[in-house]
Amino acid sequence: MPELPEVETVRRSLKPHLLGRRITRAFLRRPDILRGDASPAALLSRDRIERLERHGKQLALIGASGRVLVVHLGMSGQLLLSRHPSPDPEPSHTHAAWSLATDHRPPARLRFRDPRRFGGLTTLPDMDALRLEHWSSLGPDALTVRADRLRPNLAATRRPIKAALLDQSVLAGVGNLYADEALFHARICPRQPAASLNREEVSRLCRAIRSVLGRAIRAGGSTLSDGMYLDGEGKRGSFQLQHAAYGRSGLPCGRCKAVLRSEPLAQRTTVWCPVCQPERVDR
DNA sequence: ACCCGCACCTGTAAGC
DNA sequence: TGCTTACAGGTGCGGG
Repeated sequence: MPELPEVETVRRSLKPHLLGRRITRAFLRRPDILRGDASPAALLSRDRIERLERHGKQLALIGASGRVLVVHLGMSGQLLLSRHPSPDPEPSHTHAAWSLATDHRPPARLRFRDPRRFGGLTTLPDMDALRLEHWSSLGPDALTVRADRLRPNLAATRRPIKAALLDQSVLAGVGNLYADEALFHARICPRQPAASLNREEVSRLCRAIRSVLGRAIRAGGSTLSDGMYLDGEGKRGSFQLQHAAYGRSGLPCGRCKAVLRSEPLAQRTTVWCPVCQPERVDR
C-alpha cells in the first residue's frame, strides 16, 4: 500500500521521465476523482512539468505556469508511464491520463489508475495554495522528522501511539504497515498512550521512523502479495522481505523468538512483539 | 475539543 | 465448482 516510501519511490522513478517535459493533453475519464478546477489548464494540459514534490503520502506535479496537480494514491493508486500508442488495451480503472510531448524520452503517456478509488487528484492554482491550504493540515514529513517536532504533537493526544502515528496531522507519511515496523524497531508498545512517551522514547521512535522509511525507499517500497503497488515504471518493491512485524502475526520475533501478537487497534490490524515491546505501566 | 467508529471501494482469498 | 463472506486500509465525517 502506498505510504511514504512507495510515494517517494514513485516520485524518483517518474522524475527523469517528467522533469522539463511538456504535457500535450490531459484526459479525465472519471471527474469524480478530482477536486478543484477541472479545466485542461488546471490538469496541466500544455504546461511543462518543472518540479515533483512530496509531503507525506502526497505527490505534487508543479507546472511552469505555477499550477499544481496533487496526486494522492490512497490504497490502490498507481501513476504509470507507458508508450503511446501502445499495443495493449488501456488498463482497467484508468481514471486520468496525460500525453507527453515527444522528445528523446520514449514513454509518452502517464496514467493514473486506482481500482479502489480511495485516492484522487486535486488541482490548485499555485504553490501558495499548496503550502498554505492543502498541506498546512499535515504534520512534519516522516522521512526527516525530528523529536523536537514530533514531541509536542504526541504530547497533545491521549490516544495510543499507534493511532497517533496514523494521524496525518500528527506525522505525515506513515500508514499501518510502517507504523508497526517503526514501533517494533523503537521497541515501543503500540498501545502506550502517545502523551506518556518520555524524551528518550520519542527520540528512539524518530530514529526508527527515519531509518525504516529510508531502508524501505532503498528497497523500492513494499509490494505485498496483492501486487497492487508498483513504481512509475511498473517495477515492484522488495521491502516486504525485510518486514519485522507487519504481516508476521503468529511468527517468531526476529530478535527474541517470542510469538508476535496481533490485535485490532484504531480499527487497524496491529502486530507487535509482547516481549520486545512490553506495555509500560503509566504513573 | 477530542476522538471513536463507520462508510467508502474493489480485488483476493478463504470457507461452505 | 461456484457462490458467499471476510478482509485489506487512507481518509473524511457524523455524532458522542
